[in-house]
Amino acid sequence: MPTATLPCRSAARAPSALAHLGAINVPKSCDVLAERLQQQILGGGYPPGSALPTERELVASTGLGRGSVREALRILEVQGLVRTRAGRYGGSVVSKPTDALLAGHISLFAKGHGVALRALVEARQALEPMVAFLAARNRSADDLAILQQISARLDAAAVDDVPRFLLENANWHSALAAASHNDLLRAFTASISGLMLEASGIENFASPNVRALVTHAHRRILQAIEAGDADSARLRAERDLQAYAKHLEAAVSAARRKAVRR
Amino acid sequence: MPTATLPCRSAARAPSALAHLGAINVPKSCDVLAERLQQQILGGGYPPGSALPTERELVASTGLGRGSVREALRILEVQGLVRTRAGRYGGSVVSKPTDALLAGHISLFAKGHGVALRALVEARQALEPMVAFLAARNRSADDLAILQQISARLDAAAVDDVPRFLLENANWHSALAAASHNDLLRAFTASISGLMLEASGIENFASPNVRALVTHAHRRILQAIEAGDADSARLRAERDLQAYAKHLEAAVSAARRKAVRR
DNA sequence: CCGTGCTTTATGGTCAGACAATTGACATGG
DNA sequence: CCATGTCAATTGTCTGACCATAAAGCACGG
Repeated sequence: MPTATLPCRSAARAPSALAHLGAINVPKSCDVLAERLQQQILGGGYPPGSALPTERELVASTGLGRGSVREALRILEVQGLVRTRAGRYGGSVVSKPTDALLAGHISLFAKGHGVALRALVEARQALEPMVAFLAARNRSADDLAILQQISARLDAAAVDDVPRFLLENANWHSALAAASHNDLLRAFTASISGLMLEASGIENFASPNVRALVTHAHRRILQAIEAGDADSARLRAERDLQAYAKHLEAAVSAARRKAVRR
Repeated sequence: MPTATLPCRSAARAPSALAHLGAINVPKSCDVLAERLQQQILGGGYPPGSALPTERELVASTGLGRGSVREALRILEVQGLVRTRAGRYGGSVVSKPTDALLAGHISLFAKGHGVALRALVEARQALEPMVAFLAARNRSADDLAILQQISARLDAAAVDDVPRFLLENANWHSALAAASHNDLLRAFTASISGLMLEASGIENFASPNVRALVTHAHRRILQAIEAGDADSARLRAERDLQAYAKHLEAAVSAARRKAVRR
């Protein structure tokens, strides 16, 4: 049977018009199910808080095995679209991805790519001026109160409690971003704050000088935000971050000289 | 039996020193395995490109069932840490999260939270000036060539091919971010470009005026980057985006008036 | 000598069934 | 009224089996 097909095949292999089919992709069943559920969720078919069908209902309605259904639900869980609970009246409930979840994915990306501390600072330099600007314009009274509380704790810890200082510093940046009332900027900023908090534990970059610089800078920005002076808040964030970046670069190069001398 | 325990129990229920145990969390087996594998990967135990043990090896070494092992691997896959292939000599290979994957998670976050177009523009306003600054400083010859190519295609499409224009516009922003040589800013920018591309398909915001504005702005920024003038690139990006934001706000309020009149 | 197609085989992909663990509602009893 | 036990539905987990896939190796024929 296959003897006569040889010339036909070699002809078909020529780079003819039909050659550009691209790499054909065979999706897994759980991926298909996950994508369809995702579309239904995003399309409003399952608003946040509503319950998805149970696993066995999905098994019945899709014809797939329970393992595949579970893997699909697990995908949605990692994407932050559902939360699953065991027990009677349990099941999968639609939810919105949290800041922490997105921060986790951003953190994995950064760690996987070996993003340098310098790149984090650059990202903060990009985000924070706009965040400060928006915070001054959009802050609520609650936002301001929280920011003032954190600022007070930051000042108190700046004297001698370095770990506490670093933690409150991260909180300060996150609270500022929350006051901007821009969900995307808030999530980005929170991720970067978390990454820098982790990094500062290793790099040990928090001399008394830097701590004084930071508390002073934050106080100045907070004042502008209290006054509702958006342009001033933006400018101050810009300048303070530039100063901070310079300090950091100096500290890094100093550490490098020290390492070379060894 | 339980009769005598009543006073004892009520005493134990008082808010005493042992009351603060917090909500106890029973992790699922696949979550535990996923986390441990994640730590090994990030810790360097499995460098990118290396192969994880096969599913059945993991079953043998962990004592878990194959379903749990598969769910753990699926988690890692959604996180972008492994890629899995079927067939002999297949299995799970460690990889780095791609820009597209992170963009997908950011997109889910944005859609889930109903992030407004205005918020996207604000995020771009935050990122792009710094991106342009860094691109002018760090661009390679290849980066510049790609940017010039896209710019040419953008100009060509600006006349009458609106979909092509929008696509090349998104490409332009992504290429600019790539030239900055900051992985985080690149991924953020690519996500936002993708989201705005999607949004512009719906909002239909690309009048001939705006297209001319955009091409002109991009040309000016590109010139600064060619010259290696970082400060100028930053300033131009800042001003152009402000103009763009104003145009957009005008268009949005016009559309709102139109909707009210109906 | 090549190359072409078949076989081999280790691997992921999928399903079915069973049981354990969990958890909220409900009934029961003091 | 409150504590307690019971129940039922649901997720969590394991086992075992079989299918689909894909790369290596081999046999055959040019």
